[in-house]
Amino acid sequence: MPRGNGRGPVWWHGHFRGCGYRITSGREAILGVLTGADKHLSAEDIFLKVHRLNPAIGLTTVYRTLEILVSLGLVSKFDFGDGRARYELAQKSDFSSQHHHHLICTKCNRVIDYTEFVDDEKEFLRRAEKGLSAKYKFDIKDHLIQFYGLCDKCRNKK
Amino acid sequence: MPRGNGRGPVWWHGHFRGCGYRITSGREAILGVLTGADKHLSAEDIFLKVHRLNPAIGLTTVYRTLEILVSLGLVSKFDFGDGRARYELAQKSDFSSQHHHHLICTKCNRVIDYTEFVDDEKEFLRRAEKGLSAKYKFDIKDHLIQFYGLCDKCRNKK
DNA sequence: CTCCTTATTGGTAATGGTTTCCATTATCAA
DNA sequence: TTGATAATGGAAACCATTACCAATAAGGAG
Ligand SMILES: [Mn+2]
Ligand SMILES: [Mn+2]
Ligand SMILES: [Zn+2]
Ligand SMILES: [Zn+2]
Repeated sequence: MPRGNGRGPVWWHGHFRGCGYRITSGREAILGVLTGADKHLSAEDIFLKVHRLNPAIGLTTVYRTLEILVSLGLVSKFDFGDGRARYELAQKSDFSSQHHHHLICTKCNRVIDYTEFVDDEKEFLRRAEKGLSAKYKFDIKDHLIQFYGLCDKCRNKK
Repeated sequence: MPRGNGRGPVWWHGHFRGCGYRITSGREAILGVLTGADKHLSAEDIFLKVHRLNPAIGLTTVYRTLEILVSLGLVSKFDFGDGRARYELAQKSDFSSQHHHHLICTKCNRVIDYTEFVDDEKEFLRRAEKGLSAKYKFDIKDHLIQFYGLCDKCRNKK
């Protein structure tokens, strides 16, 4: 399976064309930024990074591309409560990342990824999804789990 | 313990005064609407309902009061992804409601409360919170669990 | 009850992230 | 190479939420 890890052909081109989307330099750049990013970028973050590589790309295109990427399941969109959406490459498109959730500091807005307890979580989710699907005839596609509290820095301040 | 279930003295007055907040007719009305509401009201929903009882109360006051109520833990604020915040009386202030989470239909935005699997959840959360607190020195205060998918009506439409 | 401090108020303007609009450009199948 | 049309960027619009401010009202002191 093609990875597109910087060199090599690009893993998402097929995925994109298969849905009737065209490959453009803007989309290349935006996906490149997301691939190279380590953490939770806002649309503006992405725009600024992309702008350094190609100043011709506009903020509108960033929003539009992100919308497509999210709809394809290649990118995940989060709300951490600071008024702007955050994006990160989804597990599906990032073979180096694992399924994870977030710890959110309600004081400084720091976000910590964690991958622990995936087994506990899997078991819990399996049971919950099965039961809820049956009881509410609800077809569960995805889930969101977040913990809120104080990070180590903030808990030690008055 | 005073309930304030329509008649009787009002359960939240002490809670309010204790924090230096004054009791006003606007705040009474807003809490009344929240108490009487069955589901997930937006600020504007609340404003419209309050406006019917007392047209003098402004939208700004609704927002300000909700902010206080959320900070006191009497009201919970949610983001269901439709661009506006939703509010509901918290378990803490609503003795008839149980701890629950939400199923969100990504097609029609319907939101379903569920209280099932609280035991499974409690066990999962207990373990996760304990482990995460230890590993990340993160003091967990709250959690958010939501499931996304298609409700029974939407799953049966092409 | 009356006074006085000051928290609270409502209306309006401002904010800011996200969308919409539309004329122009670029992609890519034929 | 060419043509249909998807994609683009910049500006304007959108819209939930906040900031601002002069006017009001809650409630403790006397
Ligand atoms: Mn993450
Ligand atoms: Mn609910
Ligand atoms: Zn913090
Ligand atoms: Zn639905």
